[in-house]
Amino acid sequence: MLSSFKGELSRLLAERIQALFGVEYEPGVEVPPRRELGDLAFPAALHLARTLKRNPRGIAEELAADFPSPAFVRDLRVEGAGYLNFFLDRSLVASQLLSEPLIQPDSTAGERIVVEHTNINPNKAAHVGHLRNAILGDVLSNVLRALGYAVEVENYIDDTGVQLADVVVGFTDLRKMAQEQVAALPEPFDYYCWDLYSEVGRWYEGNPERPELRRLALQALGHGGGPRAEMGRLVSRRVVSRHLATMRRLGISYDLLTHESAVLGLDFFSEASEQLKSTGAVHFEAEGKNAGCWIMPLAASEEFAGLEDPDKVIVRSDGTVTYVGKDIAYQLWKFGLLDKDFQYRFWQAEEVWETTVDGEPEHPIFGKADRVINVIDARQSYLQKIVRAGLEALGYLEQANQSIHFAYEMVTLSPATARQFGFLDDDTEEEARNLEMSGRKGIGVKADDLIDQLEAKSREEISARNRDLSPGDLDILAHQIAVAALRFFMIKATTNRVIAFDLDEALSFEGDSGPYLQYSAVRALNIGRRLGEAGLPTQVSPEDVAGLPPEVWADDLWDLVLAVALIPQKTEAAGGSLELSTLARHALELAQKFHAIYHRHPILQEQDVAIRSARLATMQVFVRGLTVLSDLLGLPLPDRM
RNA sequence: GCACCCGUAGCUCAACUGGAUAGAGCAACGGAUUACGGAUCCGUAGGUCGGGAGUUCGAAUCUCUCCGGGUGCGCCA
Repeated sequence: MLSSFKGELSRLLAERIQALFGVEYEPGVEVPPRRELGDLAFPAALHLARTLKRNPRGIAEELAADFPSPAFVRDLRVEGAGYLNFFLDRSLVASQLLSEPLIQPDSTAGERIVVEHTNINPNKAAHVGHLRNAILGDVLSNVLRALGYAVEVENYIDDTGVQLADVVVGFTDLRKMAQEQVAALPEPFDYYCWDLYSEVGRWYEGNPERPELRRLALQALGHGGGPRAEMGRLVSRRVVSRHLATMRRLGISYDLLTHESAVLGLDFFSEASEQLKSTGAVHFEAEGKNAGCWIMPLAASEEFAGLEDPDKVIVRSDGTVTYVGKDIAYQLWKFGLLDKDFQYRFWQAEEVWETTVDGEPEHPIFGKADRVINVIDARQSYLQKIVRAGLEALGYLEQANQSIHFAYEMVTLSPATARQFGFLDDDTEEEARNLEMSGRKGIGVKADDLIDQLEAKSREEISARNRDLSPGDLDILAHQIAVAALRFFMIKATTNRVIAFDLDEALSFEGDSGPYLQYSAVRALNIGRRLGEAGLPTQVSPEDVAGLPPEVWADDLWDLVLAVALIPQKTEAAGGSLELSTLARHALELAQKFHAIYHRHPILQEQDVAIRSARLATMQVFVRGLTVLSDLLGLPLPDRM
């Protein structure tokens, strides 16, 4: 594959730089914007210009002169401001792409990584904001696994928090329903809770005694006893079950559900607390506004410079632990730094392990990670920093360093979509700003509603094109297309940009969309089928490809081959930078190139065998590349559409 | 007040982390021989990269400073 070519050239270049200039330099590689310029570009001379105080072009020319080019290099030129550009043997590269696996896991990568994502409060239906989290987390896990890491996916369930408490109040105090009645409510249960949750919010307003009910419920959830706690368990159970079903529709699953009730029930914090107190990371505050609390000072860390209040409360004056305190304890567990462990039980119906206080003796090993990646939206950056600072204060510098907050910006609703759903008045158009979603206010587009709409839309499109499809096949295809549309929509956005969710945009199946990618794959399959029907070979062997004369590789064919060759590099970069959108864009680029070639270079009626072989080989390379990327992105590839 | 994110074509966004002529998709306009499926392709038009200054061979990208928008900074989670 290309990375071996690339590695070879980098090595040769580094040696040459060392020999000529006596400088240690690790060359980076780029792909020139146009193929006439070359296939691989080394900007080494540009970078060396400063240290050597010399004209970059002059340096490049010196490097190029008598360069010991290996056999797979056809030509070497100095271009632009001082790029060292290599032209490769096209047949050789294409042949290798067909004979070797595209991404080979790094054998040194066997590191354990915990990826936490989804983390939806178990008190209401999932909305599109949650989908961004889950899809990013899922793609990240795929990428890391492909790179050779041992990945454990965790989904944290806050089953002792205020959000759940409010819905418990809604059932027991507002609706005055018994447990059996709640258990008997028909699906979709999470939709019912969605409405109830915002109703409770309104019910509290102006009635000082009602929020007191929340305190009662919260207390019950924390201690795990009494009818309110029972109700909490029931609601949480049913809602989580729905969330898992929603995510399953998108191909997303988990290795472990971690329950906050287990963190509390097993008293993880007391263990963490010992560590925090004995190392002096937290101390007791005798006076001032935090009198009676255990606090963690943040002033020492320059990350928190300029903070109004440089102290963070970890234990409240009533002895209860704050959210941050729990999170630090949980983070310690993930790294295996806590002497305690969870108990585990396998949830048969959902086929997933979960944490409990009293579990099964036999279970897989969880936690004990070398690296922890928390997929949490950017609004929680401050808290994630504090958790990290906590590990630092405890002296776990390595683990603090490996505590990674995968931050992404939130999803809001576009004015048009907000209006469509009745969250904005039609006449307030001068205030046409994006609307933040809010579970509390019931503002948001539910995940299942969106998937349903996507499926309906694709079903309509498919049935108009394929009259002969059975209802069963129609369902499968409609689902595959809907999943691709949704997942691609979420991944193509760069993480640090707010997505203003617009329904019409999400339902668009043209241009840069998941279905566009799928369509390119379907076309490639069709060519193979038609070749078979015409009695022509449907495949070219890597050996035959290696022997093709150079002139059969038109620039646009070669351009696509080269783009496929870059997939390993792109995947590594995405895993390292946590910018997954680059993979979506690269997949799109492949599909665009393929579609263009499809029109310009017909295969079926091409008489020249060598040219037909090159085109066919390009198609095979494309299918390989697109399949790899689709697997990473979780986009199903249908066989027709 | 302090911190983080965003500002690029009419709209939604890219630009390989300082590189080559700033690119895509929508929308608009014009085209693609009864051609491997038109969810496609080709073309036209569309830009003071928010403003200004600085750093250097070279800036959409780095620094400073304004302007505009978003978010965060609890003994909530």
